[in-house]
Amino acid sequence: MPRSFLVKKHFSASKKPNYSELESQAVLAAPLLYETCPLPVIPPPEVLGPGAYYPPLVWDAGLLSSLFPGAAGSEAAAGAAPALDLTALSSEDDEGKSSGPPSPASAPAAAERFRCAQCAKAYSTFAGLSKHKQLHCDAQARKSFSCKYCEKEYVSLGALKMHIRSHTLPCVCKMCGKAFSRPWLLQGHIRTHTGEKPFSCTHCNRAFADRSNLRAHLQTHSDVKKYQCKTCSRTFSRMSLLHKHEETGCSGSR
DNA sequence: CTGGGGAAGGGGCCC
DNA sequence: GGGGCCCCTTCCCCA
Repeated sequence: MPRSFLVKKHFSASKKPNYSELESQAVLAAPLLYETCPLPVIPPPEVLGPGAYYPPLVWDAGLLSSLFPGAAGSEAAAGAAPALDLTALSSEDDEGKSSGPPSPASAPAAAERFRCAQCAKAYSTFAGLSKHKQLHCDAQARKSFSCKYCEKEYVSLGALKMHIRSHTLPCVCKMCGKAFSRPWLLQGHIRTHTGEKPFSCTHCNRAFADRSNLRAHLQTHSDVKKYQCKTCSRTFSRMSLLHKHEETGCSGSR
């Protein structure tokens, strides 16, 4: 993935990278500018994929604990559940938690007692709902948290939120309008405006705005280059240079 | 063409 | 769980 995939705008025409076409135009749907870098934005439901707002409906620990604080562990919930006495569960909120374990003790409107929270389809028996979920909705839900902007899927909502930021780019430079996914990326960018270079080389006193760039620079002082071609044994200070060397066709001699 | 600097993105770790 | 930070990596540009 081109790194520029996450960057919305290039205001410097002279240095506009020749990036490949974006895979998705969805980025354009992101808000253009924020006055400041706000706190992490939790995207609206239309931004997050269905999985984000409808996490797996299997009887996992998270769902269980949210519904039944006393019950721990998805194993118990999955079916065996010896510790989970379903008959003891309250039925007061059966409508809202219809995907939860059944409450056999209660007897509300029979035909719609068991409703799938994914597709809202109702079943008169828990077995019917279970079968439905197993065949249809659980299969989708297990995909976990998917991004609506791209194909990516994540196992946790936190990871997805982090990823979504690379689409929404909430951190915007006030000076040039360039947008970034994370505050520290913006910080680094701002240094390009201010000229601040807090990282200096102990060998030559040359200063850098980015620590990684200093690290790369330090390689130039090193007699032993870190990256070596397996074919010709030629060494390079950077992996990218080695890659370039290999891609252009190592002659095998040096 | 090569090497180096600049800029930026993502994952992972720690608090 | 979220934010900050570090590290690694990649890409572009220029001398």
